Amino acid sequence: MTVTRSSARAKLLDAAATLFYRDGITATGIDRVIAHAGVAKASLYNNFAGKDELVAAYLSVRLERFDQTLATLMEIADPLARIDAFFDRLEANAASGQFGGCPFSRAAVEVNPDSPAHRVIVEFYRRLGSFFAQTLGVDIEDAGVKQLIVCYNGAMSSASVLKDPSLVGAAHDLVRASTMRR
Amino acid sequence: MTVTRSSARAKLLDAAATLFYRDGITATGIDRVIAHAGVAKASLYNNFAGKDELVAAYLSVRLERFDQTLATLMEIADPLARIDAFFDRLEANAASGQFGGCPFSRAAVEVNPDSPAHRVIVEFYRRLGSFFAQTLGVDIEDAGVKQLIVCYNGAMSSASVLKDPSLVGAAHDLVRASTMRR
DNA sequence: AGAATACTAGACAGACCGGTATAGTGTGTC
DNA sequence: GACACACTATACCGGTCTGTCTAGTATTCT
Repeated sequence: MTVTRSSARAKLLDAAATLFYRDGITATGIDRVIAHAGVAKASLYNNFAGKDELVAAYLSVRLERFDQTLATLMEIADPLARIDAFFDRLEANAASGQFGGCPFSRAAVEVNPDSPAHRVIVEFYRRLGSFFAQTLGVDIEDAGVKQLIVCYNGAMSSASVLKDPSLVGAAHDLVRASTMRR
Repeated sequence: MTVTRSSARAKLLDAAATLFYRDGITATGIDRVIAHAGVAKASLYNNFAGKDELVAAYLSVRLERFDQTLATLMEIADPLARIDAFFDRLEANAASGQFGGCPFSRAAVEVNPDSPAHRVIVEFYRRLGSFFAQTLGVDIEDAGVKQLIVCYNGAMSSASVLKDPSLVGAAHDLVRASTMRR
């Protein structure tokens, strides 16, 4: 059965998601991950080549979930309503207890630029930009897309560093002022 | 003589500024700092209580320089022109080779919340908000101030993570659209 | 039943971490 | 000339890091 087969892997990914996001990647040691997962050390190295691969896998799971969110949002036909819904979700996330900013930009300052995790981060931003471009009906290099990316990153980093969810609302206001103008 | 007196301290702060900003704080060990500074290990612990204090001192130097920049900008009487000049400087910095985003927000994800360095980070954001509030002629809790902070953080983090200085320009566009509107 | 396989438990290695201690050197001041 | 002092150089400590290895257990497929 595949259920039991990779239960250790699933437990590790759960623990990694919690600890890497909450405490940071470098600050979270292997031993703490396996302790939180309730799993033996060998199970980690049987399922992943090393810590780098675990980090990459953790971000890949996040990316997959993000993709599903985008797919849901794509069902909203009106472009402005879709972008509004995107930032509404951000506001809801920021208000939740465990909010700590964008997991990808947080990871970006911790991982090596040539690690497998870094490629997941790049891929995240590619898809984010692509979503905005598709919604605005413009090229991915368009200034409007860049403005939306700035608003996203600004919202996430501001709200997490200053521990003030209302900054996501400020970013949303900015988006309305900007997208209205085009 | 005071010149020779604190030459080791100055060399350490120079090395810390370069390495902490370029490679990250946790990734940069004490040994690498003293090697880059060309200084003995004991000199570090004679001048600073420990790594935490060195990190705080590094950020304090940055904060001091930032204060001088703000003081210069305050000479510009027109509020909108002053904010324009602020983002013009950001664009110039982002275009320079060693750009790696906001040193304070980068440090924020690496340092302990109750470390001396963290207080410097908080102080930076307090002064940034105060500068914006003063320029707009509003309270520091005003929505306009929050929007400007979002633009600043968005510009810095986007440009550094995506290695694309043009995102600072996008943030500047956003600012123009926003401050015009008020 | 028996082979394959994922798992647990934990000792261990080697590197590196922040920080301390020791011993000695150069320089300026009184 | 003697003292104070900031400095250099280096050995060392305890702890923690990632990763390896050994040995034994449970489960599942055939």
